[in-house]
Amino acid sequence: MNFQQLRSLRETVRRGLNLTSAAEALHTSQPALSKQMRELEDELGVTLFVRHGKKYTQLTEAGERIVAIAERVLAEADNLKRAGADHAGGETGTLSVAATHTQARYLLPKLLAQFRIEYPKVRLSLHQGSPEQVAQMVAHGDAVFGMATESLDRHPSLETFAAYRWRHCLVVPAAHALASAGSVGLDVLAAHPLITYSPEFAGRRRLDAAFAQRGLRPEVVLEAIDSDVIKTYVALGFGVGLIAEIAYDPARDPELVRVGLEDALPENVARLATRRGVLLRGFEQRFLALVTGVATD
Amino acid sequence: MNFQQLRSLRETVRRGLNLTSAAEALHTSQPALSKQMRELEDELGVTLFVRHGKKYTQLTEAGERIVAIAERVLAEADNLKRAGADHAGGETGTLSVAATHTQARYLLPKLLAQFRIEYPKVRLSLHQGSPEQVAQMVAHGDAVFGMATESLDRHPSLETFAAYRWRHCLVVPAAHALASAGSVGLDVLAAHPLITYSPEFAGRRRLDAAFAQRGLRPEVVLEAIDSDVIKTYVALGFGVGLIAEIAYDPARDPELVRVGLEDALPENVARLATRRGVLLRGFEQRFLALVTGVATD
DNA sequence: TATCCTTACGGAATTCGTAAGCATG
DNA sequence: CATGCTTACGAATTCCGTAAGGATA
Repeated sequence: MNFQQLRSLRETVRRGLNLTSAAEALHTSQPALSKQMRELEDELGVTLFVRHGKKYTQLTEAGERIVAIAERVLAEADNLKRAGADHAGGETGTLSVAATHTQARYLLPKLLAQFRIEYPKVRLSLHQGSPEQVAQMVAHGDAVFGMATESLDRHPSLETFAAYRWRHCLVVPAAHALASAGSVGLDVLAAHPLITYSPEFAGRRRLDAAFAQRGLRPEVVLEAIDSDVIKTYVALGFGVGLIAEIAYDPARDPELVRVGLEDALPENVARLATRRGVLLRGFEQRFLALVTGVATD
Repeated sequence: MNFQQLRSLRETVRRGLNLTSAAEALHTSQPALSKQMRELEDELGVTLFVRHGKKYTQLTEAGERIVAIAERVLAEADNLKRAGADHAGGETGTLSVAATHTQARYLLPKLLAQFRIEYPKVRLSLHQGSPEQVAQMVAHGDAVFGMATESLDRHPSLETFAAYRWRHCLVVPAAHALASAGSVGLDVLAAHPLITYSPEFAGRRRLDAAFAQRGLRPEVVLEAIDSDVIKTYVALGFGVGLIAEIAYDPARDPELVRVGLEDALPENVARLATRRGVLLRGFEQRFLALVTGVATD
């Protein structure tokens, strides 16, 4: 048994039991993988895959169990490398963060600026995606940290920390009828075409729930994953926007006006996630402390 | 990085950083180990050992950390094999138990007899040693289960379960002056030469404490690790014996008489231990249930 | 001088990629 | 017949054991 076999097994499972695809991902040949899987089965004395003809159709019960343990072996092996790197070059390396657009664009810059002062030699790697993709990236070890408002705490393999609390805010074009209103209720808002986040993003579900609770069914004319896109279309007059507070800046967004809301929209919590059991290097611990607002020293 | 390197590292540490000794234990050559350690250091980018000249004198700080993780990698790798074996031959394999003499001789027989009825094809491997050795064997993975009254719950890497509670009892030769006494106090007992377990065994510490609490200092003329040895010398008239209740059987020990004690001796708890995180095969879970008296089904 | 780690080198075993075979839908 | 796993085989790599070297107490 060796690590390569376990990596191959893991990748094969991740690729839906497609050896050819897994072989590509691992930069090796497909017959090599085929042999490794067979040898692993021989060594463990267990059939890992249900085969229909020569295709792998699903994992056997034993296979499911083995894969789960193999993941742990590989995770700990990764920790070995991380521990080595931490001692070898204490303050060098790469901080790898996966985040949704809003986090990457509005929250992370000031945190990363601070981080950069403390660790100028650490390179930053920022992966962007949907909350679900962020969760996957962290769970797979493609990123050490994940940041999003959604999805993260639904993954049992992730450990999450509250990063900051935020609410949605209403923005309208400067020339809009609502621009001069001191504040509006949700019922008034529901009468206007709405532009906000896609359902899987940034607390959208809670937003819908808040309207539904009052029996309102706003017309969402445009959904986007990206606060900047939303603001652009709001400015163009497509509708009124509901975006994360942090994404509105009067100075940067002169064509938009923020309007107060009479009914409080539900609070959202952006969370930082790591994979359970992952060993955090020194600078990674510091980043976690920065994001969660906890002092390290 | 491969498993062999990690096994070599673990064994080197266990052997007090003596490569030559570790090489023997692993049935390989010493230069092979030397190379593996150096290559592991190269790959992790870290010095694992403090070297004085060419000898390894201690682990570096990084080394300590790496070794701890390597142990986890190897433990999970072992779980892989165990999971495989469990599915491959569900009710075959080896039940590996380390125990002190008293457990092996008096408690385990009836449990193993029951176990054997349920799993006739499982082979039994019984390792005997001092409580400390039992703990080591389990911690090192040389045995899956450990059973003893002492030591086990002082090891953080072990998980322990109460197996049964017992007290010491007093046995004397049939012709002894105390043989006809209905029961005796500790003060009377302390006036006689005593034969009992060695300090590291079978609740001996609590026994001493019980005497000390009453200001008594009995003369222990013979210490043994083994109830049968104690009984033999008691029968020969060397002194009176304090042994585990379970080790006295009037039918088997006709030359001995059990005498009641007026003062209750402290209760001891024999514990069953497994290494934390170890995957228990089906029959091992059943054994655990048998020993702890919990039903499985 | 005895112990113990390191280096060097030749042979054995493992691993990989290419090419060809074969089963399913 | 397109996709996808298996088998076969030669080449490259890796790994190991023996032998010799060097450092410490």
